Amino acid sequence: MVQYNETRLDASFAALSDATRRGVLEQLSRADASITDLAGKFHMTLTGMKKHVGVLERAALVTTEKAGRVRTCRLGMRALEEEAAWIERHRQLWSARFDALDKIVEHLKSKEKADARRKRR
Amino acid sequence: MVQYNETRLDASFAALSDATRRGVLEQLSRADASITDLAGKFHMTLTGMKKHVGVLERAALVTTEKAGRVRTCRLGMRALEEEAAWIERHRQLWSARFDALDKIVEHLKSKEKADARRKRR
DNA sequence: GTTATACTGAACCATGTGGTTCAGTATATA
DNA sequence: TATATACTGAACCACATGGTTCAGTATAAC
Repeated sequence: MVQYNETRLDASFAALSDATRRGVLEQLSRADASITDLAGKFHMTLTGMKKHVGVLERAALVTTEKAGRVRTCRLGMRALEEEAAWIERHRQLWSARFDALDKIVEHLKSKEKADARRKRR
Repeated sequence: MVQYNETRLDASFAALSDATRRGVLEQLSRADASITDLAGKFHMTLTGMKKHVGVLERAALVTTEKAGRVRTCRLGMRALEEEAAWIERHRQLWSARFDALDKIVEHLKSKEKADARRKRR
């Protein structure tokens, strides 16, 4: 049985629910960046960007390290795996359900046809 | 180029960031349910559950229909597809990045060995 | 027609979010 | 040593969230 860390899922889906943060992840997938870099790219104050990075960090999607006065942000290892697993599992439940529905519809249709045939006789 | 509906992603990741709501989706993947059913199963007032269902509905993860006095909730069609696509794409960017890193490390390692060999001579 | 059921909406509460400004501290650079 | 850079933290703002209670309305059951 698959077991999820519910609080981590909470944190990471919440982190992904903001377009700026998704942009930051995209950016970091190209290259590491400082807070200043990111703040510039997303037209935001340093403080504002620091908060976003904090959210991503708490969700373990990003790690940071400070060297001298600059804090470098990079993607977290193993990121998005649990999230992808959750979504994939539920996509499967989803489609199983819709397949079942299809079968019922199919069944009703064929019964309908049979009834029509019976009536014609 | 893949194009995402950013505001829908916002809404659906936010909807997924709550364990109760993820539970509701799981429940609905087994069978349709009324607000009362769900409220009972998650030990919550009707009003509270109504709000959660509202969030899921606004994210188009769930649809509802009222017949008489009971509102039946069911999974939305096409749900989670865009979300899965976003996550998968970024998992790929992620691993591409880590692969690149691996190559660099590999390169450094082989250079180290070469240096060591040169020194020994 | 009365009563029970199922939902709905408004209002409230504490806490979190996305952003800001302002006033720092720490580290480079000239 | 003086100055510029890079970040940090506190405090504030308006608004959203996750929950409640209370007072309704609409529909079903007796």
